[in-house]
Amino acid sequence: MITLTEENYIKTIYHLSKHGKEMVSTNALAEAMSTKASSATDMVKKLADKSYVDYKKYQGAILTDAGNKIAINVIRKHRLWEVFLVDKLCFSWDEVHELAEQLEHIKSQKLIDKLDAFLGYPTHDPHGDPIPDKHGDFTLVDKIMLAQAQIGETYSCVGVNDSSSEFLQYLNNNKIELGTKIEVLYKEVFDSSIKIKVNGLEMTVSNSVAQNLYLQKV
Amino acid sequence: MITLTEENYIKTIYHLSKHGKEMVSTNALAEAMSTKASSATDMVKKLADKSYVDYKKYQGAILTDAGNKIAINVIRKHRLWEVFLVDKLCFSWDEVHELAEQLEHIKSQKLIDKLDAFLGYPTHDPHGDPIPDKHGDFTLVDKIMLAQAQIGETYSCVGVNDSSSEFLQYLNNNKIELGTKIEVLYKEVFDSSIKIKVNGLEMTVSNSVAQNLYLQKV
DNA sequence: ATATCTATTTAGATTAGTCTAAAAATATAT
DNA sequence: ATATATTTTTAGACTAATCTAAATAGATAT
Repeated sequence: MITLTEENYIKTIYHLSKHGKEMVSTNALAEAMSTKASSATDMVKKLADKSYVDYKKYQGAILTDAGNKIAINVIRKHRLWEVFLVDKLCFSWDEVHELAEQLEHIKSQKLIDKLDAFLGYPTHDPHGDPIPDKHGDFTLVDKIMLAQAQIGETYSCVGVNDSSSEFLQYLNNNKIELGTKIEVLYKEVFDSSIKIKVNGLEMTVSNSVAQNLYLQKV
Repeated sequence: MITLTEENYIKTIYHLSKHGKEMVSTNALAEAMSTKASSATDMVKKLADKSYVDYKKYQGAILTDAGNKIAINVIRKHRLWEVFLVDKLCFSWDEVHELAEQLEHIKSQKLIDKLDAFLGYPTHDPHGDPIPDKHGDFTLVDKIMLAQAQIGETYSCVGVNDSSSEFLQYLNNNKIELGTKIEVLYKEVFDSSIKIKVNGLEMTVSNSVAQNLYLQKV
């Protein structure tokens, strides 16, 4: 049996390793889990004992196929619950992450499959992230960060990197949501801020914003 | 902060004390929690420290107002999730108890109020039990057990005592659900079994069944 | 009223997850 | 290449919830 804490560590290793392909250091893991490196080391050893990660002392950990499967299933649950909260219970996209962190640990394959059907088999969550299907398959959108966008081009907003409520509320305040069209007007060399046109209005966004907003060419 | 385990003990004390009005012995509590008496003693002491129960050594424990409020809120969440699972996700009434045991611990007042609204403010769960409103208020139906029913009278099924999937599946197999009309024909003195007429068909139910089916006069 | 039985509590140990502080390995700098 | 700094691991301790086994309180029976 897998514990809630183990599940959270596995999910975090998955995210830190860029979809399970890179080694994750215990320090990075501890940082992401808001805990101490010694705790992360202990947990990584435990996960290695259970064959969810491959772990080499001083080198870091990487998910095994079994660990990857668990991570993807937790992510599937997280994102389906987010769709439920937004589409059915009328939460706004900046409120659902913390709630989904709780709901993602409910154990029942049948529940999640029925929820999937009830929601109409959605392919993306409210932040534009893809939802793995019941076999764990999903396609990553071919997206770029606003910071990498070309001047003069027009893009469509397809996702966010940071899904903190602070960032999402910033986007709300500026009427930017998934599907919003963004024209890139000018990049300031000094502070890497970017002037864009959104909904017919010109505005300037900081580099932090530009690093966290994903776009796709239209 | 209240832990998941504490919440479960409080809920069980509530049920064992008949809506919070009787002392509960540590042995009864341990039995209901599938644990040992020593564990129940430890937990009851801890709950007393936190002022969720009043506890006298060798006498048992009873919920305080604060404990009662927590119990009722957990029950509200449990029953609302059961309605969601049956009404929206098409689970049958015998499948939802274990799932609701998990979902009832999700912490968010806003979530449960929005779920309540989404479900249309239901007053009863799929087993006929009343759902406390957001102030904790609910009315107990004036119900009797089939075992106490009068011969010759016709009743309507309004609830179950045992909501195990075994018992609910027995009812499914015999086409008995909430609202089903039941005419009481004869009580056997020898084994306390009861002959009833349901959906035009006569059948005999054991005393165990008669002790777990709640009826109301029509 | 005393012995016996049962219910309850206490004492001490165990596990999961965490922590601090110290030790060891690796990386960096001169 | 050696010293220094950083990262990672180890050792030992702590808390929550549990257990077993022993001790104690209360109930029951003669």
